[in-house]
Order: sequence, then C-alpha cells, then structure tokens
Amino acid sequence: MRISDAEFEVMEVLWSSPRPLTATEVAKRVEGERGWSLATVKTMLSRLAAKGAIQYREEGRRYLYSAAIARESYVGRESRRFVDQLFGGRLSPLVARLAEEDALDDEDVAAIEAILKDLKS
Amino acid sequence: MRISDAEFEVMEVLWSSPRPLTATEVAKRVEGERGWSLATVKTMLSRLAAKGAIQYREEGRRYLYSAAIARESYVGRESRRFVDQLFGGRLSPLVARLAEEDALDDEDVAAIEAILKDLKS
DNA sequence: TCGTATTGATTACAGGTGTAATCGGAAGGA
DNA sequence: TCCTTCCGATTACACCTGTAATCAATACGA
Repeated sequence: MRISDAEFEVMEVLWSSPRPLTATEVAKRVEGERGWSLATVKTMLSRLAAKGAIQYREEGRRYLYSAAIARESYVGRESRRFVDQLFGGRLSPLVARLAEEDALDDEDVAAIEAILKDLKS
Repeated sequence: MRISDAEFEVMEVLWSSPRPLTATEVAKRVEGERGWSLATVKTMLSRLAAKGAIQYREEGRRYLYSAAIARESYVGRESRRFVDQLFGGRLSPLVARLAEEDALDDEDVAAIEAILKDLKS
C-alpha cells in the first residue's frame, strides 16, 4: 500500500496528534503548509481510509480519524524500497551521495556514528 | 522532473550501457526483470525523451537512445527529497530505522564508517 | 418550525502511470 | 515495382493523484 505525497502530509498530522481528529481539525493543521480546501482534505481522508492507512470512529455526525498504521513501519518499508531501488539495497552509497552534496552536518554525522557503534556491540 | 518506477528501469539500462541503444536493444535488456512488450518500452522511451531525461540521435530509420542526465545527479536529488520528506532532512533517523530492521550488514557498516571518517578530515 | 450550516459521500476533471495496440511511412527483399 | 516488415508516432484505456465542487442528510439556531 503506497501513500502519495499529498496523502502523506495528512498522515503526518494524524501521526503527530495524540488523539483522533475530525476532518476540520486535520484541515486546520495542514493548512499551514499547503493551501488546501476542506474538500481536498476530506478527499484525502476518504482515500486513506479506503487504503486502510487510517481508521475512524463515528462521533455523532462526524468521524474521528486516526492512523491505522504506525509511522515507523510505513517509513521503514519505504526506506527499504528506496535503498533497494536506487542503491541496490546498500545504504553506504546513499551516505556517500549525501556527503558529496554537503547534506550532512556534524551533528548528523555524530548521530550516525553513535548508531553504528551501538550496532556492533 | 520526476521519473516513474517503470521509467527508472529503462534509465538503468541506458545508464549501464557504454553506448547508445536502439529501442529493441533496450527492450531486450529490460526483459529479464519485467515482462514488457516492445511497445511498452517504446512508450517509456518517448515519455523519457519528452521529459528530457534521455536524448537520441537518428541512425538511419532508427533512434539511438542515451541518458541525458547523470545517474548521480538524479539519484542525489531524489535522495535529498526522500530524507527531507520522511526524516526532516536528517540522515541519522534513516540509518537508525534500517539498523533496527537488520538491513545493514557488516560490510555496509564499515563502508559508511569509512565515508564519515573521510568526511571529517 | 424553518432555514442555514456542517458533514461525509459522490462526482469532476486534468495530468501522470502502466501497459499496450495500431497507424503511416520507409527500407529491403522478391 | 510490390509486398512485407520494422520503426517511431499516435491513440487507447484503466487506475492513481491533486484539487476541488456538489449533494443529501442532519443538527442547530432563530
């Protein structure tokens, strides 16, 4: 199950909310980024529900939406797909590419080294 | 300029060939993976040419296709887009995610460490 | 009670994608 | 010269995406 770019922004809102949200609430929180109308957000919610990425509970006449899949698992799947497609499953060429583009700051480099050191224990 | 998944496979064939290829040659080399018909490959080539991702030179009645963009630059752009969207521009969370999924073998880890060490000099 | 606002559902519509079939013209063999 | 074949170009068509508008039903305020 793939989630499109626009749908992903809606997922981010739901993932970052500690409680289920109505369509109107989701729209308010996405508004900052995109100039979406409420109708557009409702379309996204319908499509995500149809895909099984979110679920809802009826509260009176409204729905309260929440994510049905964990961000970690979705992001994990997509990450793997990405490194498989572009780098033959190896992460190092990706690191090399981003390093060459100066997309890594010292803090990020230190964090990566810490993760790897931890891995080897 | 985005390249779709199917188009990307055609690009890989052109990127990996030392010389320009005809549509039929491309089709033969993609065949292993997908069960595409020659017509499908021709569609991909037309679309990629329209996007400016490949170019061609006429050789008699045929075209000889070659990539018009470097793999490194395209892959670099997509990588950045990917880490921006899923990890807020930091690479370390991606490393953490893949590490948790055991998607990193020793060789890959060593390669990454070498790249980072090199970076700091 | 009656209109208005609100909500999910349905419909819209252009552009991209996957996967071809068909067409028109040219090259090449009979 | 004529027929077949091979090429790129054009057309096809269903599904996905981005971005809504509209509809039918309901709740709520006057």
